[in-house]
Amino acid sequence: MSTQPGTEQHEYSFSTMEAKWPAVWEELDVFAPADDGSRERRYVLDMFPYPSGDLHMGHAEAFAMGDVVARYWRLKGYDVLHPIGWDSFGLPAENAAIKRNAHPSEWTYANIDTQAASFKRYAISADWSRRLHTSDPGYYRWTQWLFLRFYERGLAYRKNSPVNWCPKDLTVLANEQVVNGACERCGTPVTKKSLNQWYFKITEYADRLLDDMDELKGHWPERVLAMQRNWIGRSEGAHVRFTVEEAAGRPAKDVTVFTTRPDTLHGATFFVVAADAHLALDLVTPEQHDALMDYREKIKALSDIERQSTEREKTGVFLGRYAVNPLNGEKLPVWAADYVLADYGTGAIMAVPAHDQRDLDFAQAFDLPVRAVVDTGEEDPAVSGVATSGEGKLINSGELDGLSKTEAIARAIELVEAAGTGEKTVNFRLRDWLLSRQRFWGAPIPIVHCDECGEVPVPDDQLPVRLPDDLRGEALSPKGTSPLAAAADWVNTDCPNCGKAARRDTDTMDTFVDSSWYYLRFASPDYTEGPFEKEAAARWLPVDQYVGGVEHAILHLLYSRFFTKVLKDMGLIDFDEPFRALLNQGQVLNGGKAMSKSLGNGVDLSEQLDKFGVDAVRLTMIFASPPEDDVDWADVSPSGSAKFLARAWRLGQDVASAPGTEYDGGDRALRSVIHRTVADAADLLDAGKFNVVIAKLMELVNATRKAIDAGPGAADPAVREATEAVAIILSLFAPYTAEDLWAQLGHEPSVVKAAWPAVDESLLVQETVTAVVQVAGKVRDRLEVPADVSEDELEKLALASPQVIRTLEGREVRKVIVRAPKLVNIVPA
RNA sequence: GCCCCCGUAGUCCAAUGGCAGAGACAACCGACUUAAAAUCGGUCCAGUGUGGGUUCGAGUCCCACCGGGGGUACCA
Repeated sequence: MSTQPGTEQHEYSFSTMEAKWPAVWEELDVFAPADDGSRERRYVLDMFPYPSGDLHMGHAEAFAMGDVVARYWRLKGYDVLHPIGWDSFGLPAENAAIKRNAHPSEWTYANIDTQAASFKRYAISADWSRRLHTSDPGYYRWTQWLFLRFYERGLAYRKNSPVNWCPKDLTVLANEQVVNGACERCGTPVTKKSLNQWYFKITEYADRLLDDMDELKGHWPERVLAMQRNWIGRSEGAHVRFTVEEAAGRPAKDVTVFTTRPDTLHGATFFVVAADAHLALDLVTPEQHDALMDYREKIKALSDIERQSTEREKTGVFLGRYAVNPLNGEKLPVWAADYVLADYGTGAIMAVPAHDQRDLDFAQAFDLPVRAVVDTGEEDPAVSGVATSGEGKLINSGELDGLSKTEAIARAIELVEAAGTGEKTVNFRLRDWLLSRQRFWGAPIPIVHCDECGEVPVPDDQLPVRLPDDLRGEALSPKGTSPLAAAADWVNTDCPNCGKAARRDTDTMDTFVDSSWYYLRFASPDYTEGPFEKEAAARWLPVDQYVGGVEHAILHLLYSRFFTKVLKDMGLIDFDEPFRALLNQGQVLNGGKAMSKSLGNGVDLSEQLDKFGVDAVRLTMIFASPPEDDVDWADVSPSGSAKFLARAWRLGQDVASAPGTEYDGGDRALRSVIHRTVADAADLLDAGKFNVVIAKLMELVNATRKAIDAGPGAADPAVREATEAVAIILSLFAPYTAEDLWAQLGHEPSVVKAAWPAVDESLLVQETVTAVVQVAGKVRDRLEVPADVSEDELEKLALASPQVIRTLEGREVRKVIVRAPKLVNIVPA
C-alpha cells in the first residue's frame, strides 16, 4: 500500500478528520455566498429548528438532505444561500423557566449554543454569519412592525368569540393547533372559552391561497397540496334567505343559510341554527327560552371530542318559530342544534333530511318529516334511514321536476336570484388565524389600549416593544391571563396618541407569526431599516428548495404563503409564493415506531456520531430510502456506511499518479464508468433521488477498486480521475471523508472549492450494445450489435437468429417492433 | 365516511412502457491470519399484494379489491 507524500494518516479515522476540517472551513469561509452577481443565485433552506435540547435524529436527517442540495449547487457553480437560524420563542422555554426559577432566555440561548455546536460538528454547510433568532429584539421588532402593517390594512383585528382553550397550558389555540379535539402540544382536551382575541384575516386570501397552488404543482409533494386544499375547503353553493315569521311578539327576521345543494330546496323540512350562536338567542320565543338556555349549558359542558363525535345521537331544541321557504312558501320549524356549527357558513342551515345524513339523523330523532326530491334510484331515505346524495332526476320540486341534479342547482340559483332571496356564493372552511397568546415568551402585540382613543398602534419608532427582563420563574406560571399583565411598570404607559395614561396589550403573538417571514430576513439579517432589504430579497427569493417535515404541511406553510401574499400586496416583494420547491423528508423511526421516551426506543444522535462518525450517520440517513420515505434506524446499517467510506477513502491511498495528470490516456472502460456515473448522479440529484446517487457512487468505487487491483493498475490516469470524481460526489454526503480524500489526492484547500466534473459525452457512447430479441414478448436471444445499427438492419439480424427461427416453428410473422439498438419484438401470427 | 401516499428477494431499496436488480444489510463460502477482527473475493435469494383491462410488450398506465401508512372529520 503506497502513501501519498504529505499524508501522514494510514488508517481511516473519522475522529481525526472531524478534529481537522471544521477549522479549515471556518478559515476559508466557504459556505457564505459571494452575492456579487457573478453567478446565478440559489437559495436552499431547511425549516429552522426550535431550540429544545440538543439536535436529534430527525434534525440529522432533514439537515443532511438540505445540505446535499446546498453542496451540489455550490459544486455546480451557483452562488448558494444556505442560512441557519432558530425559531426561539415558544412555550417550552417558559415552562423550563418556571421550573428553574429562571428567565426563558437563559434556557433558550443555552440550547441554541448546544445545537449550534452540534450543527458545526455535523458539518452543515451553512452561512453562519446570517444566523438569526426570532426571540432577539432585533428580529421581533420587525415581527411587530409587520403586525402593525397588517393592522393598518385591516388584516389584524380583535373580536370576541368562543375560542379553543387549553386548560393545562392556560392559553388559546389556533384551529390548526387543535388535534383530535386536544391541545397539539400537551394532549389535554380543548374547551371553548369566550375571549377578546387578535386575529389575522387569512380568510381574505383564501382564493389566492388555493389558486396559487397551481404554480406549486409538481414541485411540492402532492399530499401537502391536498392537505392545504382540504384545509382551505372551498365549496361552491348559494346563500338563500329565509324569513323567520314573527311569533310571540318577536319580530320577523331574515336568516340566510349557506347550501351546496340549492336543488334540494323543496326537500327542506325544517331549519336549524347553531345552538351556541347568538342567532339562536335572537330567534327563540319566550316560551322556549329556558329550554334553549338549558340546552346551551349542556353542550358547553361537552368536550370538543364528545361534541365532534359523529356517532353521537343528534340533540337540539325547538325555538318556537317557523321559517318560510322562499321557493315554495312552506313553513319550516326552526330548531337549534349543536350539529350546526356557529362559525361555518352562516351558522344556520336548511335541513334536507332525504339527502343529507346528518339532517336525516336529526329528523328521525325528533320525528320530523322526510321528503325526497331527487330520485337516485335508491331506497326512500325515509324508510332506509340512509340519505341519498348522488345524481338523479328532481321530483316533488315544482318547476325543477325532471331536471338533473346539476341542472337543478343552476336553475334553483337563478330562481332565488330572480326573487332577490339568494345568490350563488363560495364558502370556505378556512377560519381566520387566531394569533394572540396569553403567554410570556413571544413577541408582544404592539398595541396600546387607551380609554380615550381605544386601540392605538405603537409608533414604528418606538419598536420593539421589548419583553421585560424582570419577570422570571413563578411569575411566568400560567394564570389564564398573560404574565405580562403582572408587570405593572411594563403595562402602564402613555397613550401614543393623546398622552394620557394607557395600558399595553398584554398578549404575545403565536410563534407561527415569527416563522412566517424568517426566510425573508435571511436575505439581509442585519438590516435595520425594515424587516428585510427590498433589493436583497429580490435577489435571493423565493426560496428555490425548502426542506422540512410534513408536520408543517398546513400550519407553517399556509401561514408563510399568506404572509408572502400580503407582503406582495404591500409592494415589498414581487412574488406570490415563498417556496418554489418543497421536500418533505420522512421521519426517523426505530423498530417501526416513532422514537419516544414512553416507548423507550429513542436513538441518541450524539451516541451514533461518537460511534460511527458524522459522515457515516449522514450517509446512512440519505442512503436508507428515498428522501420522502421514513428511515427505520433498526433496518439500516451505519456500520455498513462506515465500511463504504473507509473503502472510498482507501482509494486515495492507492492512487499512484501525480495531481494534474492528464486523463486522456486513461483506461477507456473505467473512464466510461466515471462519466456515466457523473452524468447519472447529476440527473438523479436534480430529480431528488439522493439514495440512488449513493448506489451509483458505490458502483464507481467498486469499479475503481477493481481497476487498481485487477485492471490497469494504480498508476493509470483513469484511476486518479475516478478517485477525484468519488471525492467530489462524496462531498455531498460525507464532507469529512471527501475532504480527506481530496487532500490525499494532493488538492488544496477544500473540496468545497472544487467543480462538479464535466461530462465527456464521447465517453458515454458505447460502440456495441446488447440487443434483446423477443418473440411474443419473451426474450429468446441477445445480439451484440453496433450502437448505431439501423432499424432495418437490426430487424434482419433478429429474424435470422437461430433461436428465433426455432421458437417461431415456421409460424408467420405478423408484426415486428424494432427499437434500435436495444430491442426487437417479433409477434407471430 | 371522505381525500392523499405506498405494497418488488429474509430486510432496506433500484428499474425514460422494453432483459425484474443498480446499491446495501443479513446469511453462507473462500482468501489473508496461529486465531479473531479488519480487509478482499464470491455465493444465495423475488417474478413485483390480488383480480381484471389497455398494449406487440405492464413492476410501471387504467379499473376494482385486499393490506399498510398519513391527513381530515357533524364544514351543510
